[in-house]
Amino acid sequence: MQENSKNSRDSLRESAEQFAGSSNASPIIISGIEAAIKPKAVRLKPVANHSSEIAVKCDAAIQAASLKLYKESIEIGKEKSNSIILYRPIAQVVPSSTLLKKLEDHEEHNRNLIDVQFQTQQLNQVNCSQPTLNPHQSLTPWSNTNELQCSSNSVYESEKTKVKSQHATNNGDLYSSDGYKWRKYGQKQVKGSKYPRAYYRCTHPSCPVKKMVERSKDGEISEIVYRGDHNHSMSQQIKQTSSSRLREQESVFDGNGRKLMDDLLVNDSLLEENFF
DNA sequence: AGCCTTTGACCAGCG
DNA sequence: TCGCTGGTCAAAGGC
Repeated sequence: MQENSKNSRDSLRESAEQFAGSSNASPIIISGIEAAIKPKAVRLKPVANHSSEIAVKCDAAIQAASLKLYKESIEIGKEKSNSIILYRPIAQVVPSSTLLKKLEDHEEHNRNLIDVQFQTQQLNQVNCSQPTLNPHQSLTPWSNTNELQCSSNSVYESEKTKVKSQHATNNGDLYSSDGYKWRKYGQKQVKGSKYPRAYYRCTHPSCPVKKMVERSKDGEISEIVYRGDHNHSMSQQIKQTSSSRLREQESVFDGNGRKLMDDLLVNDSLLEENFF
């Protein structure tokens, strides 16, 4: 079990290093806060509203910055940082506002370089950071992160998932936002974490999925980590509950579970597309 | 009776 | 080898 987790981490790390190593992007250092993003999220497309040349230039800068940040995520734990980086190299989500600010700062710096290469008039017409503000474009990992956090507090990875939500309202108990039923099997105060971490496993027989939830004193979830994939549907799980609890669970499920699950499914596809 | 949470103990990995 | 740490187990008690 723990070995599986370790293997997952190792494989992710290998993939990340391979990806980073294959990149020809020159390192770009963003002053101040450093953040980390999964590499696949930096697959960027040219922006329709901009000239293709400008768009490519901007995307290349974003991609290079993303790669730089992701490489640094690999080094997490080896170096000290005063940023809000999550101290795990699996999936790291940084508040979109921070990232947007970073991007703007970076673009400000980059704009000076572009000035040398492009006509000043062109630069006055193009704001490189603008694409990240368009909610309909999945141009950057930051925009995706923003979407994910807005739509749901749960984000899946195939092997292991990490969610960082600063103001989650759904709890991690019996029927959480994902609609599955969980049983708590442990709790521990983890070093480096403000709040105790609770360990849950899916109550469905033979379902290997577990999740870890860190919750603040006021009950708000500060972090959720999913591990594994459900080998059953939610409906199957509902059917398996006892009749006495079924009524209670169905009421919860009918109330918010469906909506939240729909959001989750959207997030699943988003992550598969952008992170892996 | 069945299922849940709580919580201290235990185990394995790692430096 | 040893201590630290994260993850899990399992007994006890509650609903």
